[in-house]
Formats: sequence, C-alpha cells, structure tokens
Amino acid sequence: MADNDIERCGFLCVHEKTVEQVLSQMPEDEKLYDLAELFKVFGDSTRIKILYALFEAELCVCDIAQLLGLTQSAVSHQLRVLKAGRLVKPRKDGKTVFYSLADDHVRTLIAQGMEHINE
Amino acid sequence: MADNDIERCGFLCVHEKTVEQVLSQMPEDEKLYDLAELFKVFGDSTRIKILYALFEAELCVCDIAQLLGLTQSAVSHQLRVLKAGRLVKPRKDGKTVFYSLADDHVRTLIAQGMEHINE
DNA sequence: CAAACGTATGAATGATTGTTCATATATTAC
DNA sequence: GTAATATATGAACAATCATTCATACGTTTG
Repeated sequence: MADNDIERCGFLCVHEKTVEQVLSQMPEDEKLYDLAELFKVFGDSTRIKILYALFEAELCVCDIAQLLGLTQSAVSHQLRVLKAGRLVKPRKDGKTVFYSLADDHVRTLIAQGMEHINE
Repeated sequence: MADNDIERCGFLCVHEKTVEQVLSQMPEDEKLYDLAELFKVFGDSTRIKILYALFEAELCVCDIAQLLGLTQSAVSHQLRVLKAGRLVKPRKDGKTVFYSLADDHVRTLIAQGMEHINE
C-alpha cells in the first residue's frame, strides 16, 4: 500500500515503466472479453464453412446443410451463433429463411486470417 | 450417379448454378480447418490479453503473469498455444524468455475485430 | 380445417479446452 | 558441485461446446 507502483513478485524482468505503460494501454476487460467472444465464433470449421458459402450468395438453411453435408439442425444451431455474433443476418421469405453476411468485416477478417495461414 | 449436378434433397431453394458456384469457390477443407484453428487461438480472453500486452512491449513470462494476474503456469501454457499458431515468438536470454508479437497480422486482425465490436 | 414443409430449439452426449498443481528442464550464482 | 530462478510440461478436473435426436413453431397449400 506504500508503493505507488505495481505490485511485483521480486523477479520482475522489465522496467516498471514498461509495465505501467502496458497496463495503461490495455482496453477494458469487457472489451477484451467481447473480442475473444467474436473470434470464438470464427473458431469453428463448420461456421467458417458456412461463412465462406455465404461469400458467394445468399442461401437458405437447407441449401447450406446440403452444400456442406450437414444436418439441418446442426446448421440452424450454428447460424444462431453466427447471428448472435452479428456475422450473418436473416431474411425471411415465406417458410424459407435466407442468410447472408452481415457486413464486410466478415470478409475482411477471414481474408486477413487466410493471409496469415498462407505465409 | 446419372446426374451431372449436385445431389439434392428435393427442397433446394436456390438455383443449382448458385450451389455449383459456391462449391467451386470454396477453399480446400484443410485450409478451412486451419483458418478455424487460427481464430480459435484468438478466441480466448486470456490469450487476447497476452497479445494486447505484447502490443506495447516485449515481455517475459513472469511479467505477463503478474501484469494480468495469472499464474506462471497458465501463461506458459497459453504462450505455447500462441507460439504454435505463430502469433508470438520467443527470444531467450539466459533463463528468461521474452515474447513478442510474431508479425503485423496479429495487430491487424485484432484491430479488425475491435472495429466489428465497436459498431 | 389438416397436411406438408422449412426452420428453430431443448435435452443429452461425447469431445475439446483452460486452469491448477506438481514436477521437470535449463540457466545462473555461489 | 549445490541452490535458486525462469520457464515448460504432464495429469487431472471443471467447464464449454458441437452435434444428434426429437419435437415445436410458423407458413403455405389443399
């Protein structure tokens, strides 16, 4: 309590200034949590496949299921996750629901990820 | 086997052409899997915090642990994951190992993710 | 109205995963 | 050499998650 600097374990490797600077630049915990949640949505090959399928065209649930060789239920569950993450958006037309990419961030993020893979 | 087009369940919503086009544009399954794996690495708040900490400075394991209030073991385990995903790289100096961001893709991807969050 | 179709959802299950604890490895200091 | 320090790692446990199955909801058709 007497120190005006960060508590340390006695074997701090870098300067206290660096630690303080790092801490001051860190976004709020909530933001970091939300960011991890976003990436978690991308972190499943089924969802990635769904997103890629929607790169080309607006598709309904059964199209996606058949296209990727998945059950309708599995696709619906994953679309729910993608929708909650605001990565896809639905458009209802009769009994059919067409899904499309929510915005260009999806394309950009996936493209950036692909760049990293292909290095 | 007689059809030259994609098998369907009889309730296909969109044109066969669209389905074929989507399928032809899809990357290989292995790529999609790798991409999901990459995003999975970003999809944890502890790892996001570690990456953010490394935005500002090269840090050793114990610095990160103390900075984020985590055990040394937990940090080491997560650094292993980050290293396997080629998101951070180590530099050994005596008994100390300093970690830094592997390349600019990390910054770019996180920045893009943040943009999506802040909409 | 009833039947059929497209989609959504709840429960159950098997698999994956992050953390903790104990311990091993590697380097430095004495 | 031994002791101390910094990091890595393996096993175990709890928590999270993706899929499957059954079924419910909402819409269209007859």
